[in-house]
Amino acid sequence: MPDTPSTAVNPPKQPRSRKTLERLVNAALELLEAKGPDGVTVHAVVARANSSVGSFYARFGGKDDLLEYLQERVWDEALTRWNAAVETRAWSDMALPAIGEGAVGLLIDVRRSRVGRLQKLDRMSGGGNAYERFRRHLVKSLEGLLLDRRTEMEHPRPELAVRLGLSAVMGVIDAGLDAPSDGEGPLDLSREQLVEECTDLLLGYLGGAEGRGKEPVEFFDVWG
Amino acid sequence: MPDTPSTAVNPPKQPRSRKTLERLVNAALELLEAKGPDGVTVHAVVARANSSVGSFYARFGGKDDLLEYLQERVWDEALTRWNAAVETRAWSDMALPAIGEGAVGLLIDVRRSRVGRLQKLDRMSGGGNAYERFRRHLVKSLEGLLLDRRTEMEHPRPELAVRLGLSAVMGVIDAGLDAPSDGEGPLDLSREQLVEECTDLLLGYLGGAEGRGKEPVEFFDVWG
DNA sequence: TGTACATCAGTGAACGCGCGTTCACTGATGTAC
DNA sequence: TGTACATCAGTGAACGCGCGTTCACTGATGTAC
Repeated sequence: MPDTPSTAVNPPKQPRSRKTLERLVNAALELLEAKGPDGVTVHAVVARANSSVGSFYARFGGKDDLLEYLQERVWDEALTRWNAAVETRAWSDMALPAIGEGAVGLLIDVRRSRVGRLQKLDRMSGGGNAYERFRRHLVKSLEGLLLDRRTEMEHPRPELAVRLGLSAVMGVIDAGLDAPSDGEGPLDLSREQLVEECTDLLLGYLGGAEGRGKEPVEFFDVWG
Repeated sequence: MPDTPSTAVNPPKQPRSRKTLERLVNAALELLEAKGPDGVTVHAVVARANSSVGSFYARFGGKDDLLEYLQERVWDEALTRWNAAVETRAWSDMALPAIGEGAVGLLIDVRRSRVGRLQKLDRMSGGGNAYERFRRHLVKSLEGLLLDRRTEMEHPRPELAVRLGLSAVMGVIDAGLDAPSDGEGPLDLSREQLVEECTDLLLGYLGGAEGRGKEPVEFFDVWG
């Protein structure tokens, strides 16, 4: 999928090396998933990709370049899917409560599917902050949608409230998904329950819950 | 301060080696702070402590034991201070809004002072989860206090609401402190503003904000 | 008080292992004439 | 079509560095008589 040129990779000039590059990248991501950041060594990557160290260094100037390239790939993919998911829905037709519920649903889904990989990638390269940047992007793209309905909010500072409210929702989602069934009380919520609680929380804080309907909203699953 | 025996350390038997151990531990924590997890090598630690590798291995069976010992120390200290801070206040005299505000204040302060170190320690030892465990301890100890006022809550499931509400507050605190002045809008809040917004959020969700007074609460600063 | 001995504490050179990286070499693909 | 050549792609042994760890040794402290 990536025709994106990257400074991190020496571009392949034959289909053969193109495939090798693909195998290397996939192997690295699989190792990251299976063994964590420390499991991604050059030797392990080339072994899993049925390649060789020489081939690796024909593509990448060094391990750092691989990391940079992975960051780009994962980041671009997450961003593309997020934007697609956001644009799928007709926000301008919605009132504040529906927008709130939609935003919460998107955050839950993206958290479930994309965030772990970014976090691990960050941990691999020391100064990585892609996870934090991605979170901020999420907030920013939802901010605009919510603020279009600022007149429906009672909070005196809608900009502040939207940002803090979305951060709050993320905190709930993290807690609700990190500890699914930990023997401590009723924390394993269904997606629907989680959506409902988060939406109540958000709208209650923004101050615009009065007109909240009860029909659940359907989602396209764009997260593979 | 620690008379706590630990399986991780070979107990010193003379004051001299006792001091050496202390220097080693402090050096390790300083390096963690200054250079991050990767900066904490055995050689770097003993150099900074004006000690030697031999002395190190006289105390610890290996680097893992140092990590384990650090975890214990940091964890115990954080826990002690947290418990002291919680017990300082007369919760049983407070109504729900005051308890909520107090809880929020405690979370902000502990986050400011103690959480970073735990996070870095986790990152150092691969499977570390002290940070998450600590967060859960915080929630649990505040849960009880808030649930003593469950009759003042309107939320139909107080146990669930308290837990999610506290997680939400933590999300806000994380966001509010991680990106203090990032050129994007009014996110650099004073402690007082942050307390107020978080308290509003929490009480609004629990459903018990009606009786909320306006006198700010004073804190003992037990966080050094 | 002095001497002998045992244990505790400290030192730093040296070792081995895993990792990232290099390099001399072989094979595949494409182009010129 | 065949041959010569250049470039791309791939291989894996070998190297060097940093790290955790070991070990033979010296010095300090405490105890017995």
